[in-house]
Amino acid sequence: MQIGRMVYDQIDIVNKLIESINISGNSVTNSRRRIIAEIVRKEGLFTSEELAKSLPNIGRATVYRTLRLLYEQGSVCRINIVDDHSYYTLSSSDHHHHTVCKKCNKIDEINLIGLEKSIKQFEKNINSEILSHNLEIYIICSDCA
Amino acid sequence: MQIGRMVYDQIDIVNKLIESINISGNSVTNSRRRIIAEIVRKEGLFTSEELAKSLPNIGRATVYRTLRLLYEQGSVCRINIVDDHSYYTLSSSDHHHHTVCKKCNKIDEINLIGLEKSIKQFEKNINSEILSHNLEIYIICSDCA
DNA sequence: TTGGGTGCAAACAGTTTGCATTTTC
DNA sequence: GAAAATGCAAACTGTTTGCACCCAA
Repeated sequence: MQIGRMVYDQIDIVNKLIESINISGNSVTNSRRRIIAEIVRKEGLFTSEELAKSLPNIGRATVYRTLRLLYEQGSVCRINIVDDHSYYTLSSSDHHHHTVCKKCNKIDEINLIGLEKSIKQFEKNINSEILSHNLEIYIICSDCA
Repeated sequence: MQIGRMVYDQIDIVNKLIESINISGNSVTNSRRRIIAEIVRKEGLFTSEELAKSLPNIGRATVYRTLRLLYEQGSVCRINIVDDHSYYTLSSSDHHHHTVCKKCNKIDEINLIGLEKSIKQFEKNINSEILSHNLEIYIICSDCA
């Protein structure tokens, strides 16, 4: 069931993000609404550039500023993959890790349950609070092998 | 026991890296020798910029080109940390993971033994060869807490 | 109505490229 | 002597900033 190109639960996410901007004391502007809608529509990893390109009527600076705002609020998270781009995803989506094919650069999302346990264990051993973590596994994918 | 500021086993590493340039069919030049010596002297993570700065008489381009050569040869590896810089280390140094303090950006090397096991297990489950992996844990370090 | 947000253009940082000169093999 | 590497400067890419105008609260 869709409204335009957006399904109901996507609209919920959009509303939640807009609400969080409001709560944090920032203005809910038209540009921000549109940027958020676009992020939700993407449904996965995206780069700042891709986002900016799919919103040609919004200034690049505004896209970058909004992305930073969402990042600082924790609405969006950054993933670092060794190919000179920062990727973003919605924080609301489940936490997961990534495989990156060194040949074709295809990125897949995976879930290493064992890791979460190791990290919890590690947190007990050090005297610092863990905020988040980031794991990429570099592979040659089955298509490229 | 040191020669200049360099100990014997560092000299071995330098020679090994120079040799690998030779073997791969590239020329062993003076600039490359000096860049390699500097990398070995650094003994840990460094950025391209730091490296270039500590070798002011060598052109930036040469530093970047040599770093890329070493990376492509596998002599050096890139570590991605979400702070807008690419970090490098010698591949010969033990594999380890990193904690990054979100406040002061201090980076520490750690070793999550459990993770290595999870990754090995994961490799069995997927149909792809794992080349390497990258883990950063974001924390608030004890100094900043 | 006023302070934050926008959009443009200019600035910036890190990196790469073109090219004449130098070095290695 | 030919091919590869260097160093400079210019180009390029992704991102940020300054500033006049605009709009949400």
